[in-house]
Amino acid sequence: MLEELIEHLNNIHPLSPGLIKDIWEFGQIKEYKKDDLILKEGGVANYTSYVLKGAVRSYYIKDDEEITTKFLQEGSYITSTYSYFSRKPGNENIIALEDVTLASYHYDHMQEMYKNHLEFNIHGRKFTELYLYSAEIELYNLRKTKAEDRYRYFVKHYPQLMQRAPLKHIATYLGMSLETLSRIRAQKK
Amino acid sequence: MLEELIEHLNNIHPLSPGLIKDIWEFGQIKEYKKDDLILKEGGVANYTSYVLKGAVRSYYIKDDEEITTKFLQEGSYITSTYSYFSRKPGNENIIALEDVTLASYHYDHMQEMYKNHLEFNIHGRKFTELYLYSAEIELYNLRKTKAEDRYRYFVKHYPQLMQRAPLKHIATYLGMSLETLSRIRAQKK
DNA sequence: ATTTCATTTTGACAATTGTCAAGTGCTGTC
DNA sequence: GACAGCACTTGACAATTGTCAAAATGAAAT
Repeated sequence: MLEELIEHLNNIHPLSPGLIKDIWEFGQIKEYKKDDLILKEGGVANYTSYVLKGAVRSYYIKDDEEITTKFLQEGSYITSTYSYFSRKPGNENIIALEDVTLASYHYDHMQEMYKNHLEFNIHGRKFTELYLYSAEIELYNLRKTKAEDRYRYFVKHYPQLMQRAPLKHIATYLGMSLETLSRIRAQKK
Repeated sequence: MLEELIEHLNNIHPLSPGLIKDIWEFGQIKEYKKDDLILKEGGVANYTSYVLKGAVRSYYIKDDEEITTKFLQEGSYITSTYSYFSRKPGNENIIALEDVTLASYHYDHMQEMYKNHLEFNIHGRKFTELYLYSAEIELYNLRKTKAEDRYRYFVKHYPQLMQRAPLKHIATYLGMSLETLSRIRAQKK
């Protein structure tokens, strides 16, 4: 099951045998059904997970409405970034968009691996760098003031998600109302 | 000059003598006057810099208008995140908001330090983690649809910047027009 | 002090988007 | 098949924000 994750990490930087052993040892395979809650707001997030199969969505609640902050698919790492790294309670929820299989690692085990295998910090650094500049690209796009521009970008870059996620979640992700999104779609045909 | 940076890194994780030596060796102190361009769009960003004194602003050009993406002050690391990490040309410019003193490190020297001092990857990882979750907080705020909410957050968390940066740049940073920002300010009194 | 230039404010109006409400269409269940 | 429930669309109107133009304020230079 974990071969894929190991392969992925190995592409970033070669893994030593001891580190591979720990990755096997500490990894927990978890399965969730569509709409299962993977992470609930209010506490400190203790796990990061690599998505082996399926897709997830993270969101927070504002005025009784779910505001979607992220969609993540196979090959991504998921957690409540703020809570996990800052070790403070967060307000993000993560839910399964479809049936999902994860490889999960506890924060303490991650720290142990960072400590016992210094090289693992190279992996940690590199994929954090990748997520950092991806977040900046997201910021870049959210700053586009026109709803239609944000929608175009989304369709172009995440066409699969138009199929996998319901419109209402895409709308809050793009910072617009469901109706606006529906109208933009209508006029594009 | 670099004592402050070394102190800062040392607080993240203790530095070995060899690493301290490299930080001294590779660091270039650069000074810029207000409005000097520190990084120009179009090429690959080769430097990350630690801000020793002053404040900077990064922006890109869209339809002949400068859209501000970041304000950074003393104690921050600056670069065109996307370009620097992806090694591709970026469209971000960085300009001095006031007279600025930087400690700059070339990408190649950074890689050398990451390679020769594995522990340095701990620093790299940790401050990238910090910038990552800060970016997520920014995303969280930009998704607030009301201009006034975004303004309130800005005033509350970066009150100094209200003094240091002209309104027009704060407006594009917050994804609204200069006039809207001016009116929100007016009605708050 | 006066000029010049950039910054900020204000006004009038138009464009964009949100809100509320009703309607259509689809899917799954009994 | 009939029904319930959800996703999506559409319409009418209101609220928010943008745009353009002009005025007011402030700061730097001669």
